[in-house]
Amino acid sequence: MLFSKSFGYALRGILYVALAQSEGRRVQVDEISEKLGVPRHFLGKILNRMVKEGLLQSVKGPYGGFALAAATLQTPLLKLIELTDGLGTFNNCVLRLHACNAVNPCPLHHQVMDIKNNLQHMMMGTLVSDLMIGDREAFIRSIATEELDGLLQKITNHDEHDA
Amino acid sequence: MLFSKSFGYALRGILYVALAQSEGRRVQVDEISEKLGVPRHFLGKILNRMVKEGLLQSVKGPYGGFALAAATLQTPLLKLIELTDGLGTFNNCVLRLHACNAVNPCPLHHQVMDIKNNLQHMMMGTLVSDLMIGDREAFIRSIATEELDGLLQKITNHDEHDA
DNA sequence: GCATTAAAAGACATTGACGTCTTTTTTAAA
DNA sequence: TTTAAAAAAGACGTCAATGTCTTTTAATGC
Ligand code: FES
Ligand code: FES
Repeated sequence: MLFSKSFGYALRGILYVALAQSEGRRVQVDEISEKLGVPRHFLGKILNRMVKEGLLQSVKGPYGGFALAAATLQTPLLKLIELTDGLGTFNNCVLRLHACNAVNPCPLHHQVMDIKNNLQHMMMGTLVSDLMIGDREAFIRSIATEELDGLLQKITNHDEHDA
Repeated sequence: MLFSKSFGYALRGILYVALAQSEGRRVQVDEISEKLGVPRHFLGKILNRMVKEGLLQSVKGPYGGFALAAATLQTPLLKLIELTDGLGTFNNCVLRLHACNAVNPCPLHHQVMDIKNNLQHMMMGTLVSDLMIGDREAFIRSIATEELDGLLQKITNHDEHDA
């Protein structure tokens, strides 16, 4: 597993907020967790962290919820990784022996170096906005939990049948 | 973290056994764990697993210990990953949404696909024997825990001073 | 057989990732 | 000012990865 579940939740949450923003509205954790199939309170804490780090805005009280911050869409995914998983994947030796370095390389260093660098550069170069593609429905489905996704499809088919 | 600690222990353990083998001797878990700075019993269980899977041989009793099996040196690292971490890293979506596939891709799929494939192919193509390079001392140091490594250096320097 | 050695097995402990529930704080509307 | 809504905070729970300890099994030499 390249990234933690928390990273996945953070990214999907932010993308959902961005989608709602594009429709001109704020969203609550309840809606996000329900639509994406992600644990309510756990997601809350993660979004929380994002607010503290300036990647999201939040408003308490009625008509409150989460909204994008100024920098959100231009944020590289590496920043998200840093906030959720830390940078150990990129900075440490894959065998966890020490800080990764070519001077005192582990037996796997030369084999993984390029791959690790590619991953890091990709994550540096990819912005949140780069991931917002496709139409609304397809996009939501692409960030929803599989079972939920299947469920939504079934419901949709059922509705079509009824209609 | 690309791989688990268990994978690291497995690989380093096997490499140490291979090194001892090249000197014509068997090794006990005690020696391996001590020389590499790895937890004794935890390593034992992992080597155990390797024996069951045919990647190592073991002999109980006096003069016993671990030795290479016929296939050990020709084993691809992917096999080791499979035994320790499983293949989820390669087969599953990085966002853990479902099995990774291009038909129903997550927002990150296109960005990570090549990297995941590169990693998998490298692990398939790299054999245990490919990692056995350099002279004995340097090799041992390259698979030993950092602190232990530093400690050994200090002792060595101290000895030289004494001599 | 008996003592010794070392792996194998298994019970138990620790830690961090992940998840749930409750209480507190802040905000807006009536 | 009261009420309700929603985030924030924090206590608590669960589970898998990691690690320790003890007991059992098997092999060897005498
Ligand atoms: S030193 Fe191990 S990956 Fe670079
Ligand atoms: S579908 Fe997510 S990585 Fe391929």
